[in-house]
Amino acid sequence: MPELPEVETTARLIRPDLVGRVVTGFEVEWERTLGGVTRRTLARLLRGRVCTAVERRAKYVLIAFAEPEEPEEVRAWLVVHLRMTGRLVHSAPGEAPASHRRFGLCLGEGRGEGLRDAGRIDFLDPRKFGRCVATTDPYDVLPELGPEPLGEGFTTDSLRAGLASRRRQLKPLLLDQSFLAGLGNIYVDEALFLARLHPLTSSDRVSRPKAEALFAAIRAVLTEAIEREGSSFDGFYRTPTGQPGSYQHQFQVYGRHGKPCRVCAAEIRRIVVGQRGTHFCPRCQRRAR
DNA sequence: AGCTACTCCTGGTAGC
DNA sequence: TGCTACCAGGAGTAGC
Repeated sequence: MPELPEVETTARLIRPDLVGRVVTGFEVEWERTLGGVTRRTLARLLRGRVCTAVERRAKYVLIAFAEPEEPEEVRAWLVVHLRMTGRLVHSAPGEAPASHRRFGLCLGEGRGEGLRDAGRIDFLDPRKFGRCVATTDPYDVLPELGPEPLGEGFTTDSLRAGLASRRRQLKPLLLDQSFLAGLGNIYVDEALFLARLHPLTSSDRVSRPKAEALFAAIRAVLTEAIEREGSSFDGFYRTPTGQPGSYQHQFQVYGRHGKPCRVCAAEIRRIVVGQRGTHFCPRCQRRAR
């Protein structure tokens, strides 16, 4: 599932196909992908404008658009959330859309008479949970988001304070995007294993050394996963170039229930916490009493 | 405040 | 082979 590393990889790899290109049109196969924005509004916000940046915030891809004459002033954004099965891919001019295309952004390069077809950015999404929302202000669209786990605003101390100020199970807390933005089911399980913390541990019972271990584990897991361009294991996530990521080969617990722990050989267990499959090693990750 | 359930969706798979 | 039933899962929302 696209989490921070997959979204970061997506943003990085589509950036060269978008920045400097002008929006020439749209193709919409699934209206709800637009998140309530009408085609008319979509056209008013994006058509004729040039993409100036492709960024990531939490699990969102933020695509900035400006007037060609004043590219320094961002006038509109396309806020993309891949949810479970969404992908952004670049298609060459005239290329037929891949299956499950829900939305296509038609692009051009150059100005006036010199405008040439630059293909499309296609949003593919078999399960239709993803959204591409056009807006003048991303803060109208984005929910309350916690700090970026790889940013400067996230520190050992801030994590420790955040854990101590709540009494929530670690698994749902770390999945809560308003607490920390970017982790999903896979990387939470992996980070908790690395920090040797049981997913049901109450956040206010995490010791100082354990909080430090968790901080380091979150950063290590995400950094390594970005380097490996994310995790591909179920046929859904691929990078914009169609390549699978390779972090799935590093999984210690996710999807490994019934198999031996790579550290202690105990059998990895799977439980359900807050409707989420949760994987852990019962020996390495003891629940704090 | 924090929990649980429900909703949105469809490809894949288990069971018959 | 072909059918049905069920499941995964990010996140918004509702109810307790």
